[in-house]
Amino acid sequence: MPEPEISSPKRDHLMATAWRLFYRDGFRSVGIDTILAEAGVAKMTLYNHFASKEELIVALLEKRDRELRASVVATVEAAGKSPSKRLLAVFDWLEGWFGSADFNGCVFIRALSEYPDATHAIHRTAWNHKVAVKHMLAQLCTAAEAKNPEGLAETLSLLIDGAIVAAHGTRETGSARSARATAASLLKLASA
Amino acid sequence: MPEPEISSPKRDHLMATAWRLFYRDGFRSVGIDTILAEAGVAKMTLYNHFASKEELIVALLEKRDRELRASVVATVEAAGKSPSKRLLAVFDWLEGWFGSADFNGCVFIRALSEYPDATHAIHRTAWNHKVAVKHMLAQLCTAAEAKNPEGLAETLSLLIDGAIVAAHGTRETGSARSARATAASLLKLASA
DNA sequence: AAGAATATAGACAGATCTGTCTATTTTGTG
DNA sequence: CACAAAATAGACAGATCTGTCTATATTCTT
Repeated sequence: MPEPEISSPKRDHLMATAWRLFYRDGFRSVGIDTILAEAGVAKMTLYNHFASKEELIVALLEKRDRELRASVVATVEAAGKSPSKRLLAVFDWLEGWFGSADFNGCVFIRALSEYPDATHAIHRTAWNHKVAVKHMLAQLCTAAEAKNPEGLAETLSLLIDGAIVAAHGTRETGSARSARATAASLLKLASA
Repeated sequence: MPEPEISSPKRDHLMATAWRLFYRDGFRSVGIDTILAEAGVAKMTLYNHFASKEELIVALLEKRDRELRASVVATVEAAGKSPSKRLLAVFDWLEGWFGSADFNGCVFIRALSEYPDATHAIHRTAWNHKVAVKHMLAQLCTAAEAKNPEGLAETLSLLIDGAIVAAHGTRETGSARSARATAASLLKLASA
């Protein structure tokens, strides 16, 4: 399903511009015309690549999902072999993200919020990402030999999403450190 | 500041209708005209009570903030005298909320998401609620004689917001129980 | 019952929205 | 060079958006 769609320069540029505006201002707030003007692309070019605004958004979420998880994986790999360090590296990644200049919350949480209906394609796509992240955490928890890896992964997911919401509200990175400290305690508890 | 505004039947009815539609479909998704039609109220009545759609939304968030916190307080009071039971009662309240028929995520997280700009009045109002809840948690943590009540309250806030996001994604109440179990562990740890 | 405050319907402005269509031009390929 | 594919500008439809205005009707208070 995450078949990387056929790529073209125009399509990529369009997606990059759309991403930037949507992430800054919100999906419903940004109109197609604004994206086209900003990207310097004709309307029919967009509608030749995407059937609708909704499909464009879904494509953007799927792309962001792939890139975000790849970025986390890279940080985990760079953290060395210690399973607990690898697990906690996820929270360091979070802290770096929160501190980045254009951080503006989690686009998936925001998509869940803007399209609150559970049956909506955008809502479902956004939630798929959260499930995928939780799966990744479960693997790290298993590697760290936690007693109940699935349960710990669930809890870590809660901490992460809570930290993201807090960072969006405060524009500070502190929530990542709080979450990390709690994660460390829980990991210790689950290994004992 | 949360001076309960002058109440009138029309105003209350308008707010009730607006709340229902906004909460179901989203702030940007629901137009003024839709609310007016549903409420059976004239447009000028709305604009006599509220300067703009934005002011209406802010008023709704402030009202919801008062009511939500009062509801949590009532649950805490009903939980008896044991400080730890009182603290954990917050998570029982959450579980009940997640299981309610019209649960559709947290309107404050959704407001943060729909108005991602930190300087926006709606964004700020929504975040104020999260700060107030955290303050409430800190009091409960202090009463429970936790070592670092502010720190524990921060962590519990993360768990709660994470659990809300998860409940919005899954439509299940399980995240409340996960959060509660983790909270119980952390409280024990912080009392030892 | 008289007067003041409130609510009404509905037109209106002016902007914006997504998506379609056409006719032309540019681009890339054999 | 010639042909096909892709992108262009821009008009267009039809709906929707917030907010204003007016002129009439209802409700509340005294």
